[in-house]
Amino acid sequence: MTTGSKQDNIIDSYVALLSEQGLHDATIEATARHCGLSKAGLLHHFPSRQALDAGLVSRLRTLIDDDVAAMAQAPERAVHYYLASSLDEASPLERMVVAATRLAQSGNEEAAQVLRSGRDRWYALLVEALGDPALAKLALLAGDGLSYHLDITRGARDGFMGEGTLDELVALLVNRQPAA
Amino acid sequence: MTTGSKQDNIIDSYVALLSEQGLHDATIEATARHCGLSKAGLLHHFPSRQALDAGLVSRLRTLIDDDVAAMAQAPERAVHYYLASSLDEASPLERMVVAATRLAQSGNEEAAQVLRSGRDRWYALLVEALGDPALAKLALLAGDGLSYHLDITRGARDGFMGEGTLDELVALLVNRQPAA
DNA sequence: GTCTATACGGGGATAGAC
DNA sequence: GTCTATCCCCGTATAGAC
Repeated sequence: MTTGSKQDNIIDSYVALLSEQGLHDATIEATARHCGLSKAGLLHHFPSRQALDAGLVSRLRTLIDDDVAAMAQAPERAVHYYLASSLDEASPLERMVVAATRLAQSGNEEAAQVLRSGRDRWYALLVEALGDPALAKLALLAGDGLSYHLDITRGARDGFMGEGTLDELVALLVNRQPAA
Repeated sequence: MTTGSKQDNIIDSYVALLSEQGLHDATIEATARHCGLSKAGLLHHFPSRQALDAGLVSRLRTLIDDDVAAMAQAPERAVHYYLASSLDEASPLERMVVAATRLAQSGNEEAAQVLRSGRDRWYALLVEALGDPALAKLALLAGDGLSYHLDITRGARDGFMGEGTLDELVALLVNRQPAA
């Protein structure tokens, strides 16, 4: 858990750069400028890039915990909730997941481990909601596919995902639900 | 289209590093070493990093064209083909797609454009095979989700995807198929 | 707590020998 | 066509003033 608000701002900026421009451009200086600091100013709060990454992973853990708790409170809408979250590029969790995925892809094992652990918990909730492991897997994978899709369409409105698509997908998944 | 075999080897090495270790570690020097060259030796064939990226995108185009053609030849197995391809980490196309996704995520618009174009063509084939746009979307997204899943589990055998999972997913998708 | 200035290392790219 | 040597830029990190 982060202690202060300044640290939080820095992580927010880091997540923004990481998710929007990738690891290469998410430098310490760029992150510092993004939240109105100098390089050294940022390094006072996070004394190294490793520390910054660790701070991000720590926040990721918190956001996932909160999201799993929220999703568990409305089991009947779990599928809709999961897919809608994956589609919401503006949500702090979704941005964070994208950012953490970038770190994981570059060899950060903690980030990868936390992402896997989150996936396991979301999956468990989907199994409960749908009553079928295979169908739950399909729902989970579709959600991850949505994230990927947003990733490669960034900015380029290309009409692949229309307005009603989310509901269509939910309907396909939920209508196959066996009696609970 | 690439002309020689040396260029191909270099692209292969670049794809390998990019997909396995991310953009950060896929440096020109690392790529050169990976295929037994020095930095300058590589730069003789691809005079800049931009040129290397462009070469990769060009190969991506070729691989997608070939794959779309192959998939179109067995429409009745299109779903199985697409999901199995997404799951095959060793396939040249899958490795290339992962590599190109890394470039796209870091702002390479050509890579993103080619990936989107491929997605559109695979989607069209899935619509044909399944007879339903929404179901085809679900199949496509599930395939992309599989890629993502492999991405964050790299090396860490974690049992989420078992042996029979692929067939389960195919069955779920194909059994919902309306009369063609 | 934040700044300027600086040291250090590494990646991209060029020059020139072989 | 491939190498060694070199240059420059930039990202990380530290020192020290305010």
